[in-house]
Amino acid sequence: MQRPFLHPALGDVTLESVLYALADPVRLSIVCKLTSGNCPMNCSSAAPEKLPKSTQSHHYQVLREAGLIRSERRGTEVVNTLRCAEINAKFPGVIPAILTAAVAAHSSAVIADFAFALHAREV
Amino acid sequence: MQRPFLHPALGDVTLESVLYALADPVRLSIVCKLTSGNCPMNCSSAAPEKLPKSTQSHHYQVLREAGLIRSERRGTEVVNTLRCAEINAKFPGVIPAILTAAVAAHSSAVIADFAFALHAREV
DNA sequence: GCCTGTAGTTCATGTTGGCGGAACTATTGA
DNA sequence: TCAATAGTTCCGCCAACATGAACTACAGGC
Repeated sequence: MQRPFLHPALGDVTLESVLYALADPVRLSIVCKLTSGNCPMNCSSAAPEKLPKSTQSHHYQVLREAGLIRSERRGTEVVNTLRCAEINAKFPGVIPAILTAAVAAHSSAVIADFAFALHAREV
Repeated sequence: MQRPFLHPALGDVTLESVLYALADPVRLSIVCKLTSGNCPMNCSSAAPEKLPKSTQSHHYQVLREAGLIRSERRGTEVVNTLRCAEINAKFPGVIPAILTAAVAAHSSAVIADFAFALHAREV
């Protein structure tokens, strides 16, 4: 856990990598959860239950390298925050449209309350 | 070339598969080209040059199975049309936002004139 | 300090999936 | 009938993904 996290600069974030990161149901649910959570969350609480830790770690790495989340170490934990505002500045409307569609498509309880968060705040 | 093309019903189209299909730069450029072309195009004219035919065929298959395009045989050719209207009905705003971002991101000549088409017509 | 628990990462491995060359099919036109 | 055109299918190679096992790092109690 020594080596620092690498976050791409906004200029290096590509639309393709963002779409690729969100094309996986696990990663999409993580992003939805982070959005609805409204505050930084550690890895295991934002990921689906029963997912092996190594797989979680892999998914967070993909999200991080795509520029979608920012990760920081807090003691033994890693807290993750969305970089929605930045991404939205570069690709206007893409993230909100995808997350709204995700909410509509899967009406799971987990994602459901995200709808309120989406309309309450600007994503 | 005997077997018919399989197009998923709108109900079977998932957000993940749409995002996955658009996460590839080749497929994204094909969709942009089809949008700017404004009319059905055969496979080779919508795909980037110098791409092996087998790879083209693969990419069209992915787009077709994701529900993004509809393919029909016309003699020796296969003409492809976008299913944007249908997808947009199911996932409102997703496709326009992605295509707009794609145009802004890559300002290639090929995709450039898509911007006019986008604003001239409703996507 | 030392042990234990917690939170993630890294490594190694089996499995899956994409790319592309070669061969094939179907249609058109001479 | 022959050649050209437009794609598809088959197959091998390589890269990527998921996951179990081992490891690292920090926090708290003794």
